[in-house]
Amino acid sequence: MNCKYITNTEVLKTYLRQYQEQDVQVVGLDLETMGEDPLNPRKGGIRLIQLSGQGLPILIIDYPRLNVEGKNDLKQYLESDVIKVLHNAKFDMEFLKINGIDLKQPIFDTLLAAAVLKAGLNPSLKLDAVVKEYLNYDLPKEEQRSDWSQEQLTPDQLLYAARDAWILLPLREKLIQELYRADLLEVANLECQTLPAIVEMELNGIRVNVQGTAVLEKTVKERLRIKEQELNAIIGKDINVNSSKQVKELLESLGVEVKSSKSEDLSKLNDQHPAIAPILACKVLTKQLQFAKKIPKGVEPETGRLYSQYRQLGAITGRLSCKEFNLQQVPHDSAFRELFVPNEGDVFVISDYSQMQIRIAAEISGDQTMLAAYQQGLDLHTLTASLVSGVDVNEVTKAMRSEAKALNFGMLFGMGAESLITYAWGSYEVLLTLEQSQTFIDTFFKTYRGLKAWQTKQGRQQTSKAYTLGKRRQLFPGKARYTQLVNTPIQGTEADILKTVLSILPDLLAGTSGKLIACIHDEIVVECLKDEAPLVQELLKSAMEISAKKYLKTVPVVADAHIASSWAEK
DNA sequence: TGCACCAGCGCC
DNA sequence: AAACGGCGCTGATGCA
Repeated sequence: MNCKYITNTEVLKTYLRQYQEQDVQVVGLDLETMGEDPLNPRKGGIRLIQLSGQGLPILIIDYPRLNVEGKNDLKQYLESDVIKVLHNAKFDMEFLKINGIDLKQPIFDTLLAAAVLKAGLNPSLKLDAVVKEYLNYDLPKEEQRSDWSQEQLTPDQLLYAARDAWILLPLREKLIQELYRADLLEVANLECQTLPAIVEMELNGIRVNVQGTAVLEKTVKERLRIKEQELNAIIGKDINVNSSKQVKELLESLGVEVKSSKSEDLSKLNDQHPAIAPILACKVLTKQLQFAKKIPKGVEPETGRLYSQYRQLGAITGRLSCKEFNLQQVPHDSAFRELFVPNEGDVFVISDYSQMQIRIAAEISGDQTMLAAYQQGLDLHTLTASLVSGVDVNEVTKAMRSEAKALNFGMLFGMGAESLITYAWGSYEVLLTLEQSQTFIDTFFKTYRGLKAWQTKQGRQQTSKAYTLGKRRQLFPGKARYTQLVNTPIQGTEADILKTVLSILPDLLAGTSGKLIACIHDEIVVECLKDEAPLVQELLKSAMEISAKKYLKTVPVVADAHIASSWAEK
């Protein structure tokens, strides 16, 4: 390994010229970061930038020592159309972006490539593990957590830094071969093109009304105190409603047979004892209190914003997952959502798909009834309600539509009669008998025969893998469950579509004040200047509809975009 | 005391 | 023949 440790702009220029002149325009890129929190791009800084190129010395650039000109030369090079190869590019892109370097496509992320290949198997995606798997090479990692802020870096540190960049080019070669063999190049490409959007969302964060959270916490606490007293008055003692053990023991001592301490089970026993209602209320309130306390905790005082981390292949299906702070599980209740607000003078543009998973199911299965319904612009929940109850579409009541909604989603998940009862009650407060549930299911599949045929076919396959319409492959360790085989292609196609939107959105918004704020599976939140809201609304809506049309050829797609002064507004 | 697990529940 | 999809977070529980 031929390495150059570079601390000076003139030397950098010389080598950078070699890089710019190389025949194959591919560069391995890696960063070492430092500071009080070297893993947080808003708190840490860049210490080293390492570059590797075919047949060229590896450059280990001591970034803080470059002068403005050197930093600018580096920026020019990294923003050029050379293929940048990184492992976990999101991390490096965020540090670079904060330092004024906006990494552009083409980007090849070896972590995402490995994740696409192994989707569902959940292997370690750390660089050393991926290198071991695909190149059978042991990459030492001892220096990873060493102190990168000290004046003099040790030879071991420099060697470590160089090696991480050096390995990226052979690793990319190998991964491309594997992706090609598995017909996953397109999916890997989509993942890499989604990166800038993820970087934007993580760096932008979302503004929180912190005073509002304090008020909410106080009111929830007070309500909880009252309900706890009420419960105490009935049972003569304090219990912890979060302890399933205590709840079960208490109710049994009061002569109530309980299946579990779950709210959905307890609520069915409401008439059996007066303690049950306050227990349920306390459960709801403790959960609310949990959120009210949690939301302000992560808000960074310097910016008043809450930052999340997205995992781009967080789910086997290809969906994003979100953590620390998990925006994807904020209660839908406006008391919570109204705490998330745009800056002064800005608004949110919020857009989501209408019934996306059912539309995808229609497309994938080719079910004639579903297709015809969507082509006529019908609402499928209403149609299902009408078909299972035998009344006209115009006669469908709200309650009937709720039943049908549970039925539609339940059937996408591959549920049986028993589970549908639980699901309908837990999610839609629809109480079904076993007989009703079974009748609903029978009628459902008599109506949607094409969907049934597709599900049966999916369930019969023995290979333990599934594919989305975007050709994303989902592997299951061992034998796949029926429910996974019928659901993952649908959920995964939804992810393909959303990622397609994310891959084009940063460029579409580039000429506007629009900033990508959040993505919640079938919903995208953008913040922009009030004046530009109608433009951004149109951009977002059309980006979503165009992207979906790439996958859904026979089903029309609708994205509903609206302008809002908080996340709560519909 | 710390850790691993799980029950339960928020979202789509 | 039947089949309970995908996440992350909290607090309780049980064990070392």
